[in-house]
Amino acid sequence: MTAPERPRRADARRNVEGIRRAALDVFRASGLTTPLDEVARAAGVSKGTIYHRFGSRRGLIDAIVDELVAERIQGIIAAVGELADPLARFEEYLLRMWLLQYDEPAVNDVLIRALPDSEPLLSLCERAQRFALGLLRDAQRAGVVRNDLTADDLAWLILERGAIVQACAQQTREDYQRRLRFLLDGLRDNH
Amino acid sequence: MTAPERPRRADARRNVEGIRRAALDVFRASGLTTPLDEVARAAGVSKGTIYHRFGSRRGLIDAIVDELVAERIQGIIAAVGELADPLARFEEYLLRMWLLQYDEPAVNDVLIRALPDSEPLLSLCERAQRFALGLLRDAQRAGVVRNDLTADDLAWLILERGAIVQACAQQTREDYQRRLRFLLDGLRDNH
DNA sequence: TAACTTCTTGACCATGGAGTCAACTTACTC
DNA sequence: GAGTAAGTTGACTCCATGGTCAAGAAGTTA
Repeated sequence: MTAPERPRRADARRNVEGIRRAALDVFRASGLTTPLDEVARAAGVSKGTIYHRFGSRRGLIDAIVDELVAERIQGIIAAVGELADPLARFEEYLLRMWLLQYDEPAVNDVLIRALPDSEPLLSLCERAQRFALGLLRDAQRAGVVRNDLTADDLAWLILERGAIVQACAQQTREDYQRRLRFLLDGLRDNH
Repeated sequence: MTAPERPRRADARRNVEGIRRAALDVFRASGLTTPLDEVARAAGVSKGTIYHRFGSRRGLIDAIVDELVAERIQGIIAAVGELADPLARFEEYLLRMWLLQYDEPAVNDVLIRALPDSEPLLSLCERAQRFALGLLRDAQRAGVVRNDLTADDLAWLILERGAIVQACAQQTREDYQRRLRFLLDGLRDNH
């Protein structure tokens, strides 16, 4: 029922794309709470343009969150899907998620609380959560992961890691990863 | 060489004490970053008085940090000192520190980074760290804690927990504690 | 190229917190 | 019960950030 719209002007199209790319860069580097002025500067436009095109900070984030996060998480799900051993699948999933959180701190802004109702992201999180639940169940059936670990625990373990990465950015990737091992070992079933 | 100072006026003494108490309450409840206006309101004075008496937010924090944190940590050291079994000592120390962090979120503001050069606190942290190092070494000698765990790791595990508590305040104490068990189990030596 | 519409700009407003200070109040001293 | 020094106040400045909008710039069309 909507009238056929005239295509956007060339400069508008150019700017939208430029803002998207700038936002990806800036948000990746400094998180989703970076002032929009910085995004504007990086894109070579004024702040007003961002608001005009995307409505709000939130609108901008919604517009790029997919490219920022979704692909990486889908990549993890795919990679883990290739593995056969239940324990390896379970541990590899967690490990890769945790490392993603280290490598792309913006992921944590997304996971922790910023976007309660971003539709595409929400469904992705649900998918990831279902996937994780499957991994957990298989690993527990195989007797390699402790039985008192719940799906909620799993979600928390990932959220927690986000908080850690944000607050303790100084640790090297090596140390970070080595310490993840402690936790993974604690999740195994070794009576 | 300083001239003998006249004692402070009664209202000043009263206010200093009132501000201290109010700051303890407010900071305990809402963390060290709470606006000073709230402390002022709780103390029944104006913000200016706080600045006049304590110089800055930092000065106020320095003035109460001991009562806010030091006693609790000393209590933990003392309590753990009573125990005999190396594993119990090691785990009880961590567990109590972690629970303290849950029960008193202000502790985390202190630990994480707020006060690089608060003298009494610094020495306390060193004392706690030395104490923890002893626990770790004993536990490792007894073969009950994994050998690749370092003193730095220990410090990090505590800092990390601070970040978690701040970011994920919604979890119940029960869940929080249950999840601590996962990590503790991962620190044991079970080849 | 002129008219028209879309788009962009940057100055502007609002919010909230840190910290300051001149004017006012109050406790102490004699 | 003055007089005076010490103490308190709250309105003020400053700064950072989110978000808005009237005026002007620029692409599009005929």
